[in-house]
Amino acid sequence: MENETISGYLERYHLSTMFPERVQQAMQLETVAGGSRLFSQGENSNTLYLLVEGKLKVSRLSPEGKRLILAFKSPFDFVGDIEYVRKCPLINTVEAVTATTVIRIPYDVLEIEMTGNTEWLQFLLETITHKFELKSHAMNFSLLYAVDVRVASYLLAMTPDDTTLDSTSLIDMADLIGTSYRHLNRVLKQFEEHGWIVKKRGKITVTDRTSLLEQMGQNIYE
Amino acid sequence: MENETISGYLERYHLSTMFPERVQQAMQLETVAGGSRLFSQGENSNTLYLLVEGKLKVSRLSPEGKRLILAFKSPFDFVGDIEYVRKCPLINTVEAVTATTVIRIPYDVLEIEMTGNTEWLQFLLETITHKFELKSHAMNFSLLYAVDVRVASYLLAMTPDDTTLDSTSLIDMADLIGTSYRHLNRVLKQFEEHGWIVKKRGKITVTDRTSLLEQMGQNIYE
DNA sequence: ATAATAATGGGACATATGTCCTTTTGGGAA
DNA sequence: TTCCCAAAAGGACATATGTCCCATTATTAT
Repeated sequence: MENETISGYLERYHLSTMFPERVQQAMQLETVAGGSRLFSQGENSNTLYLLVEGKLKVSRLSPEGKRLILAFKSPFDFVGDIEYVRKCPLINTVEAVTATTVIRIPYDVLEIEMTGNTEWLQFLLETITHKFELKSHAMNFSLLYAVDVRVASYLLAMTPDDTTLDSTSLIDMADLIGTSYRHLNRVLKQFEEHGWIVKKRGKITVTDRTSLLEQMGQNIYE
Repeated sequence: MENETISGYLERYHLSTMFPERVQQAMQLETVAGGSRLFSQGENSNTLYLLVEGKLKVSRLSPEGKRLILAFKSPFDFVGDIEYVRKCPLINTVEAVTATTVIRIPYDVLEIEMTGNTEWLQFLLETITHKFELKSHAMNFSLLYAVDVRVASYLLAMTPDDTTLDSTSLIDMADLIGTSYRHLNRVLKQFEEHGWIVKKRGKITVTDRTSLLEQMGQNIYE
């Protein structure tokens, strides 16, 4: 995965043809370590980010200081697109969970080179529409189902191949699901008593996907 | 308000220049009575709706049969835009709350005439981005604040000029806020005991906006 | 006016969830 | 090994919210 080039990534995601040479020239590859922050809510944004390696955590602090985790992002997701369209300050805080590589695309180049590009506008439209649907789904899910269902959904979504949850801290997990750490623990303990998972010092292993799935139904966190 | 023409409405919302003659020809004005349904979730969609008079209620039934009210729409809002972009079946059910007039714009005309129109794409992009932000805000608000805050917010949002809430049924209100009818009643009763509102047979009058606002802070329902 | 009926309001109770704080555990320092 | 500390788990209690069902009030038909 190391030392790939911008054009390599663009190629991989079938984006090379959409961005003209001059735009590609302006792109910058940036790699950051896990834990480092890309930007914070309230700052002004001048860059669109395309995540190409690693994992990002999007969060937001409420006026009262309570943290909500809004999403985890995986490669090929865009960040800063809403702000690009609305020309507004950054809404959320984004930090790298693992070592992460992004392609930075300055707004001003996009503005100059891409504003009249229907293919690009169409692409952006689809991207943002998709985000909207994800958000809708997440919201419906939160309003509709209690914490246990959401926890199960999260576990299933986060362990697509592997059965052991990678190092998401339980606190982050609680903040994503929208509950307290205490309550998350309670629910996880129940799951363990049912024999659906094994928990050991914060690492969770899903041992009975089928039961989890049957009990819980759908799934949100992409 | 009666007997306005399509071009009259387009004029009013500064949309006449964006839509070429041929597209405007294909538009249809439709007026429906309060309570009637425009379409239901799961159906196929072939029309974009521009709401120009009245009020629409957007709702969704969960697989378990629980109803969520997702939004109330007021003039100049679009409905069916997400489905247009994603070319997918209708996600939600939309019905008129009051007598309502919409402009129907068939997808196929848009497809043929507008796909390459950057102004239109830009416009759609902004519309949907705005929807995304509204949804985000609503979701954060739901996750962050308890029912009483949401109720206060709703009351404030729904009585911008008038102090008496128009005839939203309390059941709809509960479904929009995402709580049970019973609990909504409880909260409203508290508000009444505080002297912030007066409730009489389902009609609510806000008597102390300031206190409501102070107690509750922000606001979502547009 | 009176009775029947539907809409509204509320009591009682169970459960889900949050907050605060204590206990337990595992791992490293001495 | 033993002790100490931070991370993790859990106990106790308060509150928020949901469910079920009954009481109350308005509305309509007779």
